[in-house]
Amino acid sequence: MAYVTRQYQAVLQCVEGRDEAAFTAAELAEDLRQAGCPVGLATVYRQLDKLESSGLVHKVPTEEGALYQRCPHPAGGQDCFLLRCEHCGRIVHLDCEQMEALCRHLADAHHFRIDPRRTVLTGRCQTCMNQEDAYGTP
Amino acid sequence: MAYVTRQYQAVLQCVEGRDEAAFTAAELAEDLRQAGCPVGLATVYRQLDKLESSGLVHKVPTEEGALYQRCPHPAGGQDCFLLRCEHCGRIVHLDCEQMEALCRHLADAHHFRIDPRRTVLTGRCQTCMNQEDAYGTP
DNA sequence: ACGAAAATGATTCTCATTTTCAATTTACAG
DNA sequence: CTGTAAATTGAAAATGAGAATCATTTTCGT
Repeated sequence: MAYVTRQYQAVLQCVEGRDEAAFTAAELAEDLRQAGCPVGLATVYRQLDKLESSGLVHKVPTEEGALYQRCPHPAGGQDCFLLRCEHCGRIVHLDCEQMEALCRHLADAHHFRIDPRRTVLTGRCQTCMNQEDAYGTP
Repeated sequence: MAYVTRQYQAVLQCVEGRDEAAFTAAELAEDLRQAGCPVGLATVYRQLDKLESSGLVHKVPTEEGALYQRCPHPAGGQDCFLLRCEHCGRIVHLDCEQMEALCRHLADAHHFRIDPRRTVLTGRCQTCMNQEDAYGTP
């Protein structure tokens, strides 16, 4: 049975109080410390794992470690896809009928069921594309 | 200027001699050792990076470290998407007009250009879906 | 051959994440 | 209120993939 601990409440509140931006476990731990509710890093990782399981946050693995981000959908538990700009690191939610149609097609024609929780569409956002046009593609 | 080294040739040959299955850098190093062409692990990483840059192999980051896989397209350098079964680990190439249509849609309507080289669609293959039906979803 | 540039590889380092485990906290029954 | 069993915590240690170092070796145009 799950216990409701001070640390659980602190992490939940801190995540919900955030704007829609990605953060690392270490950053969240630092925020909690500054808010006067210090939570051990190991526990932060554990709580974030739980919040991910319940669909309240997304976990986005990157080369430099995992990023977490509050799921903007009301109740959580939604299956939504993420777009991640590999240049500026921004992560946005994708609500797109055509994406869902593709999933149905992959299931029907390719016998493959995509798991939105594990899939991150990575590329470039418009801002970064424009920057590259200006500076010459790096 | 790039030099053609014994190690480069060994890695290239070993990768090309493989069937279409994913492998780790350490596995490739072990294969090379057993084949009598030992190559240092650091060099295996470096060579695989080069082969990825040239489009000859795909690099698939996973929780337990990166997997590499020969790109089945003739000349390499193709932009293709990968489907990865998170249950059995199998990685297959996706050739799908609808996927390409989605990319165009994301570029046009969502101002986001997907990079196939960085995107792995993760989910379940049919074999594993059937297994789960039989055993009860784990 | 000669020498500059490139590559190698054993080793060391980094650093995010996990594990360990004793101490603490929670939930609940009596 | 206790007692207590199970869940949780966190500091410290372990892990492990991959990157960095750097002295040595190899490549290749001249």
